[in-house]
Amino acid sequence: MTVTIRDVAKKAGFSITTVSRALNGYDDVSEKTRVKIIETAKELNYQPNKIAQNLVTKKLSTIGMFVLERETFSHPFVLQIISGFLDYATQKKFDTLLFGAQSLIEENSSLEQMCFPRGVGGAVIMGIRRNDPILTKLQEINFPTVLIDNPLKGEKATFVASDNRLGASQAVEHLIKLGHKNIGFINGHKEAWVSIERLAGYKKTLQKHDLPIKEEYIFHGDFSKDSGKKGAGELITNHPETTAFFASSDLMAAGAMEELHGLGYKVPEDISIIGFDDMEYASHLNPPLSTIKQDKYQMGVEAAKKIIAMVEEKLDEVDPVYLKTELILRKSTGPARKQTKNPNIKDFLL
Amino acid sequence: MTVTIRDVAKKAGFSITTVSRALNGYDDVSEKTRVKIIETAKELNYQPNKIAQNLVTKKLSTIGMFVLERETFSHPFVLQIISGFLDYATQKKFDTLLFGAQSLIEENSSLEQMCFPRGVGGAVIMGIRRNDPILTKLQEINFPTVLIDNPLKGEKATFVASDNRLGASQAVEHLIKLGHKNIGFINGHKEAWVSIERLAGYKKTLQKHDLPIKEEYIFHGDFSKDSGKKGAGELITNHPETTAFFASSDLMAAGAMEELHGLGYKVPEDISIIGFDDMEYASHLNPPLSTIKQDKYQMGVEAAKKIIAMVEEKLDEVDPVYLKTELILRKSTGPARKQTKNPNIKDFLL
DNA sequence: AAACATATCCGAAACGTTTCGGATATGTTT
DNA sequence: AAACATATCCGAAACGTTTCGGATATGTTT
Repeated sequence: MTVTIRDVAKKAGFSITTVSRALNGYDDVSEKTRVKIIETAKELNYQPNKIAQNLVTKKLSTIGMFVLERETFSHPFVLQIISGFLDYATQKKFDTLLFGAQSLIEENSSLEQMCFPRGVGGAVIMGIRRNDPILTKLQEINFPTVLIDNPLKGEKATFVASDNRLGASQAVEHLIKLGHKNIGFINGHKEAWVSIERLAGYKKTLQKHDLPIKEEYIFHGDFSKDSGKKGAGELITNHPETTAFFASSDLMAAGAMEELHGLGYKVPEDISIIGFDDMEYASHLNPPLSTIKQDKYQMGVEAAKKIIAMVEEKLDEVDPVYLKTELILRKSTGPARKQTKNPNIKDFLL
Repeated sequence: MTVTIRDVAKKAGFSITTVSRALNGYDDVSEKTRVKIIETAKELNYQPNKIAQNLVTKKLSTIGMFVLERETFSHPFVLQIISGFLDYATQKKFDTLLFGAQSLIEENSSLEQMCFPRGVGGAVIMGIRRNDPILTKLQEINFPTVLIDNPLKGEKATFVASDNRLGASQAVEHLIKLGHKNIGFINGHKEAWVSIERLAGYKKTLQKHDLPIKEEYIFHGDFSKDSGKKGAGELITNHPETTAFFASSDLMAAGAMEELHGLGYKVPEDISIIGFDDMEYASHLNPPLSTIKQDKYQMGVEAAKKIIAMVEEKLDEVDPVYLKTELILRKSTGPARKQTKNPNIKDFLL
């Protein structure tokens, strides 16, 4: 059915060896026969069978992309990472095989057990949790791996992530410049490494400006909108002196804003809110959300660069990549109000 | 390095033929040797090389997922489709190879030229435009294909989509029940088949209720937020008698709402807005957006079902799939106001 | 002219499987 | 006891490539 190297050999009048060598650019074939072979290959629309090639050469040119947590799939984030990844990988002539959470669970098999039989030479993993047992296994096995948003050190393992400490600093720095002193922090769940990092950035920046770190200003949510609502509600009622919230995701920031509106506070007049991620909807919120942008597309291309370098045995390429974050100013942050306000009282005063 | 069938044959003391037949469940191997072989296979952690298997059996068990338009990648939509697709495909032991827009462009090769050499037996295509030349080619070639949101008929080609006419009907029907008679329609670009379908649903429903179809109430946007703003602005200024807008995407609805707020209109008191898609951010808008939900996850599993059936030569499976849409009621739609309002006048009257 | 070097080509083995067509051993029928 | 049937196993070929180790032809050196 499909045309093989044998067909072009027969048509061109040479051995399959010569056809192979001509097509692969070896120099022990005369120019005349090379052009003849290339011509007839085109004529027959010959496409080398990658499977057969792979079987004999063992050059692995496909990498596996594992999207682990089911909920990760609802995060538009992922798509942009994949987009960046694909662009770089296809340019480098690498294929990418996509695996969902189930693939590992159903066949109760390990990463390598998924990869080896399929000829995939390296893995990119996203949506993994900090305490996932797979992580310790990954360090032991000697398989090229790059994690997204999760630290991993190993002979053939590394990671790419946003510089989450920097991002948190940018957010808090911005609030401090606006005059805020009592800044609440609505963090994500502790299973995420990014939560640890952002917390560190938050604390460091407060210290830098000689502001006290109050554990009671820190709410531990789970990145969901609901936990944003809960966090904002608890913080503002228990600590009415707070004038600004830094949320560890745009989604939690959206929840926080909704809750505060419900309680009668105005954003940013009464309280400022800044998020993290810069999701598309951040600019659709009312008011549009100031936030810290992560360059998701670039995360994808960096991950692709890393994993491809590692598959190609460039072992000096295992340093992790930290991507710069960026402060995006919109309308949800403003100058700190002068004193504690109870919006219910405010209504009567007007 | 990795363990092959030869290793288990040697260890178990049988030929590779017998090992293969034992592992594949043939009945010409005694129970005793079967268990022995299976045991040692487990012991050695033997995983059959799928590449070699594929080479000899020609059973294709990977399918290609093509995400064509670059902008498609910014659409969270896609991720949920992929999620559904992956879940079903891995359950059926199919692999999925992901291709971005570039893959087809860079190598200026056709779909089959991407698929054949990689042993992919079928393709799922999303993000394609109605007039893409690839479509006519797809009808000619005899390769299993399912399109998403784009009609295609062929011996081995079919498609899955939401029932966009139904969705448009549900939206317009809902508005009519609320008493709206002058309903503007902010549609997507004409290159999208869904735009055609939704327009048909819009018109049909108006007719059904003996309401006039006015072409001047129809704005042709491009699914972007900006075109939503533009559409709402033009419609409300040129046709102030309109009391409700149906937008062909949540994003355009968000733009429309923003524009109307800017012009001083209140949603839904002055004007009702209903969207299409039910994106995550729809519920974060202010007011939360009423919309028509598409079941994107299910689109993915239906696409997987179709393509796998086709790859497995079940040729009676080429009927297209239309998925039911669902009316999601939130706060952006309400009863029609009684007469034309100019918000600027209104302010003075209060 | 003989010995050697170089340019150009090719046969066969290999990658790791599956499967066709037997081969052997044992049991069953006559 | 001979002929046959059945259960169980295996050798070799094949899938479509690449590549090792030559082979042949031609040109160059002495």
